[in-house]
Amino acid sequence: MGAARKSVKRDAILALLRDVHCHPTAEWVHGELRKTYPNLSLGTVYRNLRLLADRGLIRSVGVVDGQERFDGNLAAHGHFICKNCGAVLDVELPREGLESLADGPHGHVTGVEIRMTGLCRTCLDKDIQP
Amino acid sequence: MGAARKSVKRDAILALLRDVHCHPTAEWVHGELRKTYPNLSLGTVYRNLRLLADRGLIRSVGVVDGQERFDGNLAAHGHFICKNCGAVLDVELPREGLESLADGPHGHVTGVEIRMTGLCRTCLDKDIQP
DNA sequence: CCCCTATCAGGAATGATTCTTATTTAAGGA
DNA sequence: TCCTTAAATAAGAATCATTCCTGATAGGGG
Repeated sequence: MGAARKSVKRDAILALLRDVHCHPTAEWVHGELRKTYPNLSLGTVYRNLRLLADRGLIRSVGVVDGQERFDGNLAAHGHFICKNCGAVLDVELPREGLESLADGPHGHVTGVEIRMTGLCRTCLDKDIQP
Repeated sequence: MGAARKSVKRDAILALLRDVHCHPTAEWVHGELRKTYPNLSLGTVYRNLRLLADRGLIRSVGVVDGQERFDGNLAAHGHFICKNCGAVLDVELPREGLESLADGPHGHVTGVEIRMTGLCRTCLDKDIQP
């Protein structure tokens, strides 16, 4: 028993997450992979995104505008989230201080997520800052 | 026109968030304040939590187990979220390095949120680490 | 070749959040 | 104090991302 079986769909989802530079939603992944697998169901995408995230092969960026965003890039980095358009951008993090966050007195830390919110450059150019 | 009107319910919600040490959901706030205001509606809680967060009087910790968590403590601190029981704990942050995160090349940063995930001490004592 | 189990599609169900509507209430001026 | 107006509210309906359920299919070990 034990480990999961090989799964074409799951491998495709993981490969897509790794290839892509953005931070997709389940629905986006579904729409994208439907081009290759026309009968891919949305439920399968949700199930596998959850499964991959639980295994640590991808990670969740959190919920933005009501939809969960995922990231196939496991390297240490933070995220900038635009409050106006919902864009998610990668942010380089200084090496310093990161290790100091990695373990606390509260329990066993497995992940550190740093997210910044604000207005992205594109929205700054269009809108008056709300 | 102009600024918002005084609101007994909203003031109560803000006061509760400030008094409490935990990181409540809308539903918890509703249940708690219903003891004082039996006809407080859940919609009112949602609307005012959103409004208070938009004004920066409280802040959102993000969605944990499908429900948004709020925080009345505006002082700079991070959060530790237990993957097992969903507990949210405050985490002291080192002053160093925080300012270096405060502004990036991606736009105008208004907030920095640092969240750590893992297993809290209570769950570590009970469960084998999954 | 036969089970056992994982995967999958399709569709129904769930549940947090938001929206709508009618009603109430606060605040400022007459 | 009374009136006017717009914000605030309650109640319940509506939305919509996510999960759950069911039946079907297929892979791998024995």
